[in-house]
Amino acid sequence: MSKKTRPSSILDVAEVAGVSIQTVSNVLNFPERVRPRTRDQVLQAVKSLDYTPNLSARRLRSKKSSSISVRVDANSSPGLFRGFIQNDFVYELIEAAENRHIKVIAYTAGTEKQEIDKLGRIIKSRDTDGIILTSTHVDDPRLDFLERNNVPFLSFGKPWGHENLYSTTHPWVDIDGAAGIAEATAMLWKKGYRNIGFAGWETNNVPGESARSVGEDRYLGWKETLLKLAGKGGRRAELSLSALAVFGEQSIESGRQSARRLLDTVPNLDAVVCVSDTVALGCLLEFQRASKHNICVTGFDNTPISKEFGFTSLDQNLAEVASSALAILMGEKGNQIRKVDFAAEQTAAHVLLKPILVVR
Amino acid sequence: MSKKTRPSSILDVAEVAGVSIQTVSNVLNFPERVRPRTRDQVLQAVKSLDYTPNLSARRLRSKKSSSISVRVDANSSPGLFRGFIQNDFVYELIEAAENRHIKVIAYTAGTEKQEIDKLGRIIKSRDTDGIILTSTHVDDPRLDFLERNNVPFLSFGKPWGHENLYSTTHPWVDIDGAAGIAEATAMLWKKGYRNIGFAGWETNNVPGESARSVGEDRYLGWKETLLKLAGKGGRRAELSLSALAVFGEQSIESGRQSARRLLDTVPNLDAVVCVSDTVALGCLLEFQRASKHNICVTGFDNTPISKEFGFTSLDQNLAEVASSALAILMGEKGNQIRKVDFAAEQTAAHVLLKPILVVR
DNA sequence: CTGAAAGCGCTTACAG
DNA sequence: CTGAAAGCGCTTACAG
Repeated sequence: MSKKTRPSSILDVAEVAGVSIQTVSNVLNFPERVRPRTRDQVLQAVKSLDYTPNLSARRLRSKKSSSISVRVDANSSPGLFRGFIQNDFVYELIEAAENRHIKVIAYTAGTEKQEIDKLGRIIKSRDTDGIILTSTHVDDPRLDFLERNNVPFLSFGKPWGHENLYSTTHPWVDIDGAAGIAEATAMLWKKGYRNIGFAGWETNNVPGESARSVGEDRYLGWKETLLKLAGKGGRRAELSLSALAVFGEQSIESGRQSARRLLDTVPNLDAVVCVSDTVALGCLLEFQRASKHNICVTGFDNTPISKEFGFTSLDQNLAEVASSALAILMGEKGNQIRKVDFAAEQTAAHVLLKPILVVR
Repeated sequence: MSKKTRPSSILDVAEVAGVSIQTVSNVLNFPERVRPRTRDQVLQAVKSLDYTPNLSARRLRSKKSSSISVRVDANSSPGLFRGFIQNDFVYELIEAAENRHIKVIAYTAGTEKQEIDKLGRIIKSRDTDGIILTSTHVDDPRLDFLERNNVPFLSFGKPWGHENLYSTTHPWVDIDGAAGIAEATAMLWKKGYRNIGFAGWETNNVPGESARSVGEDRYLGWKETLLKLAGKGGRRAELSLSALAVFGEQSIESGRQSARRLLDTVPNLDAVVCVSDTVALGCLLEFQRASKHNICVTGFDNTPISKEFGFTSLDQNLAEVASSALAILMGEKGNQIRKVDFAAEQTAAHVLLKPILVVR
């Protein structure tokens, strides 16, 4: 009777299988160490008792939490459809983690300082083997903090502001926004559009330098592509391009304003590449209002909004981002999270994935 | 040197404070048991060593995981803005949990059967003290499963199909959709609107019975309110009302269709109460296209979409849903998750919260 | 290939 | 109010 209420332990399995608990442990963790016949006996006992190891005990003894931590933000954070993308990323991260028998612990933090405090506590309580950072930026103090604490981590987002993205000493995975926007732009060009505007986000763009933010990266994707397609480059081409690009915020209303400015200044506007689905929706609605139904609009993120309104967008392919992140943190075939050895794995630890152009 | 790499343990704290490890443990878990002077010594040692207890050890010994589990779905799941709401709920749940020193573990599951399998493993691995279920429905097998496994759980969502919501033997928290929609409808009436339509979701509504789904619940909120305001009820009033309600799916396009049907059949239509922001957006866009700018539209969920497009909506108040859920699972002031004792807490374990009408 | 012993870092139950 | 002992359920390190 009392036996029924207690979940079975490794001792019960050992007894039923007629082996020691150590052999049971080996069957579960290093099956190749155990003779097939013994292994089968143990596995049968595991099955008949419906045994699942107590994870706290395993963690305590092995000093591995088999968990990764990721921050979740409120929807009110900047970016109209941020909730979507974050939700998808968290979903894909859990899927990828579960495939590798890793748990995902979600935490919140209002400010960067709060996040660092919280990360410190999570690390010291031995409750995580690795951290996934998102929304990293130039001189992000979290990178330094985690580096100092010698904890494995990875950022979803390339290290903005670095000369050589591939020289950083922390691993990252990102979507190549410039390449995605370039592909969208080239697709429009190929379809015959010739006056392709860009509706982006206001950034602290320093002309000639490498991108320092997501918004700038995407803008450069459009600009470089048009320079290449429309002319030989040079000062004149740059000048005429600058009239085709407008910048604002991440909101539908700002997208509407950008659309109006483009309508005002570009006589034969026939397409607009947008930095996001939000901005794209603003443009689309404004063009509809102005009865300019022939102007083609593309977005970014492939949110349900782009599906519903039927405009082309770029899918971040977050499933692949998530599985790449874990492949870096755990090794291609590894089963535990460890610091990346940059001497040996420099290239593999920095992954730039191409977004998928979804034409509609 | 080797000391620097190892995080401090309860032994280190005991040594610095000049007490036993047991007293350190008491200071952290039952401070009132310890003499203030001793307590201060210990707390100072904790601070100077920057000590945080090893959670795996604590969990193993105390047989409490201090964690709750919640399922996260992909955005592609039905419901255009579902990702938003889920993301917000998860965010608020983490916030509420962290306030009570509880961790949130997120898991995924494709089907209900998979979810039950996964829950079984989570429970047996002693990795959760409680489960938060969402999207429960009539005869949900997960409820039975968790009941049988004797694990504390709570559903966000009332037990659809039960005669008496408050008689179920499992705790739940929900938003009172009917009351919210009723408030929106009454607000419109008070403002002078008299031909208030309803755009809802197709449901298996059985006339006269209590609501069996979210969509039906919301529909009834509109219907009851108009019956009360517009007349004495009775067969004639019901009939005239039925022409004012149209049903479809959870998509913008379906919302557009609903709007067209209402325009066709209701001559003086001046407002439409919608079952969701998604449907409301469809209606709004369709009315704009038809230049019926004077028809007032309301939504549900207060997503960023309703903010951006400036229509009235009902906020689910997920922060309160989350903190109520934990108050039920842990007791108003408790610090651990336990099964609710229904003999003692019947009322408190079933909480119906009113959504907040956000007028725009 | 298998097992007896040790121990991960805490909290519990109890004695004083 | 405080401490010495036991033990949570595993994995590790090692002996045979």
